[in-house]
Amino acid sequence: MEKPSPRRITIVDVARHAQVSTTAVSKVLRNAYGASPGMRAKVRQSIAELGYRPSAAARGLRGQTYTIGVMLPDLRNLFFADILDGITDQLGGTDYQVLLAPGCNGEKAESRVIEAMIDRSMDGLVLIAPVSAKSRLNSVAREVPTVVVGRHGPSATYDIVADDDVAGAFLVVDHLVGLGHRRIAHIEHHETDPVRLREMPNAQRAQGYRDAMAAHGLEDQIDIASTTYTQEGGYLGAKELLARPNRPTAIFAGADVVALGALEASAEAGLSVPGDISVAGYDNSALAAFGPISLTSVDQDGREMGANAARLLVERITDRERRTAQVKLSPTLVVRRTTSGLSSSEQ
Amino acid sequence: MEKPSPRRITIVDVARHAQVSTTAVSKVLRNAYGASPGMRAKVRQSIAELGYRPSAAARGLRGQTYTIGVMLPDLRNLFFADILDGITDQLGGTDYQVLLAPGCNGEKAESRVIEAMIDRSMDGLVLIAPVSAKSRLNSVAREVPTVVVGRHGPSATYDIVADDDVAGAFLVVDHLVGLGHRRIAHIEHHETDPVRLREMPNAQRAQGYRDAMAAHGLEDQIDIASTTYTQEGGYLGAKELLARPNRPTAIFAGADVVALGALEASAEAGLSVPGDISVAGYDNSALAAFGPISLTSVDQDGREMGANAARLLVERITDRERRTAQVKLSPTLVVRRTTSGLSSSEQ
DNA sequence: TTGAAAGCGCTAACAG
DNA sequence: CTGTTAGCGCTTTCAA
Repeated sequence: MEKPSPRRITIVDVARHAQVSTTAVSKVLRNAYGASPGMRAKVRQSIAELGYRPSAAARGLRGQTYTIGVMLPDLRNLFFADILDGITDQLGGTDYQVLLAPGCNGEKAESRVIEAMIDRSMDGLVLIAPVSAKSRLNSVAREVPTVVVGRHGPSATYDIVADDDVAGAFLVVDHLVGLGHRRIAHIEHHETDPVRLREMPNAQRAQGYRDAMAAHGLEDQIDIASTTYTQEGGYLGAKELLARPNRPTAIFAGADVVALGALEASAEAGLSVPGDISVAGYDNSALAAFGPISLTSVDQDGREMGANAARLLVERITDRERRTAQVKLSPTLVVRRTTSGLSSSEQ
Repeated sequence: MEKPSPRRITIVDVARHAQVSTTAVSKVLRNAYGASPGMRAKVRQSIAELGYRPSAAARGLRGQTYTIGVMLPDLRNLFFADILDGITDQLGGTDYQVLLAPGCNGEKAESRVIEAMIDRSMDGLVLIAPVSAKSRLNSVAREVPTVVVGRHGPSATYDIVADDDVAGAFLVVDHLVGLGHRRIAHIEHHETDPVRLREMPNAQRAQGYRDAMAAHGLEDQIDIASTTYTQEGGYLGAKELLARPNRPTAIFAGADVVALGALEASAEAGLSVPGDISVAGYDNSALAAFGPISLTSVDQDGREMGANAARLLVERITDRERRTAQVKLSPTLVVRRTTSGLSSSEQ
């Protein structure tokens, strides 16, 4: 049985061991200016020998904590895992450690979580699809470097990385029209707040859907079920759409989980996919790619979004005065087996 | 445009505003003994008026950070989301904040992440299905209160919450035997390390499978494909099993993702599920419940596991001398549409 | 280039 | 019950 280490190694231990000042050790730790190569080597040697690791809590009191906080609204949405991979990849070589704040549904929980991250002196924040009021986001960003992912802007205080959701919606509608569909319906996440209506991805997708339909001269075919971005929302939305007198031949769901619900509702209604009805999703999550489901979906390249977010965040931590950037990524369409042309009886 | 707050409110500001000492404020903050009701009220009032929030970094230097770190190996495994829900639920009323350390595959990444959490002075750690050497886990637990979830023990330094994987395997085998199956195969996650062979859930499930088969007098039917707990592992494992001369009529996959791979392989082989072959998984993840898949699976009640882990952790933070506990939860079987009796041609 | 010394915001002894 | 004081481990002036 090993003896429990009675006390952690501190910078003082290292300084004594290397026979230098704690200042010197601190400089080496931060790769700061003002330490000779010889001293650097000595200090590094001692650090390795003693197995010293700096205390982030103590560092945070004066300088940085080398911690990046990521808030994500829903652990069950696999798309967010891609974003996270992008972030951790990008931060791989650096001293930054990523910590996640889990499951914050609603503005209140979101605020609590953001505060918790600020209280823990995190050096920077990545907020994924936040729902908070814009003024709130701005005041957060004024306090700590922040990048917002998946919510459109612009903002003068935080950087933004988002998918071009309007373009994504066009991809789907174009694809379906190309297959001969005209009665193309959409399931959206219900939204009333005017700012969110402009900034949230779900609203942009719905707008893109409307614009795309209009661009094809199909404004009279526009048909929207307004529910939520959940599997149940998709189920209920599709049920509603399928019950209408002029039943759609294709459904564009605003998210993959929504599409799954729509698939369930279709099966329940005795409709075969894609023979009787085509279904497309958004996010190209692992679920969409899964063989037996094989859902046509819009790919957002979450990895790339995450990598961009991390890059921007580190830049802003380095230079808080830099002007904010808005990165908009182009989505692509991944056609799989849930969309096809109309069977003759439907035409 | 609001003015950016030039400096954060500190305990000193609160003390001055309430006309008391910082000690008093600190006591109120921690609900510590030695403050009159009148003083408590005054301080609370000032805290609210000034919008004061304590700095976790500073607190950590002397006392607690009120932060619980959760390490989970794979964000894409939805079962872990349930565990997390259980943890956050249990910690809901307390001052503790949960932070996650993401995606650590392999012993090295795991060590790095654990160190990062310790360096950030977290008050306690929940390690979910860690793969590190036992000595490593013990030395971590000696440094900071730790609960290990999903890996069997026992240990004298950390608490354990685990599912009774042997019982779970029995549930599956009993169910399949009850349906008339005899040639029941298993897909396991390959494991060689002797300690892990005893402690990891995957190994326990494989052992449970063997024991259950023997209990039914079917030891000569034992048939195991040794791959990994991934969808691809399931696909390859099932392919291997289905290619054998004496093809199984049922496959017990060690995890839901593995079962999905097995479903793909079965479809590819032209076998209908459950007509030609039954498939059962483990974890009862959201995927299993999803209508079109509807996988028979063992339910571990991740929420309950998480809640137990959080409870034990807080207990241990409060009393580090308490003897360690091992909580073993009984799984249940959720029968869905991927398992059924043999068709007459197979009997 | 180097190091002494003064905090960062909080908690915990200890005195009153 | 209340306040004074000495740090926690690190960074950062500022002199040498």
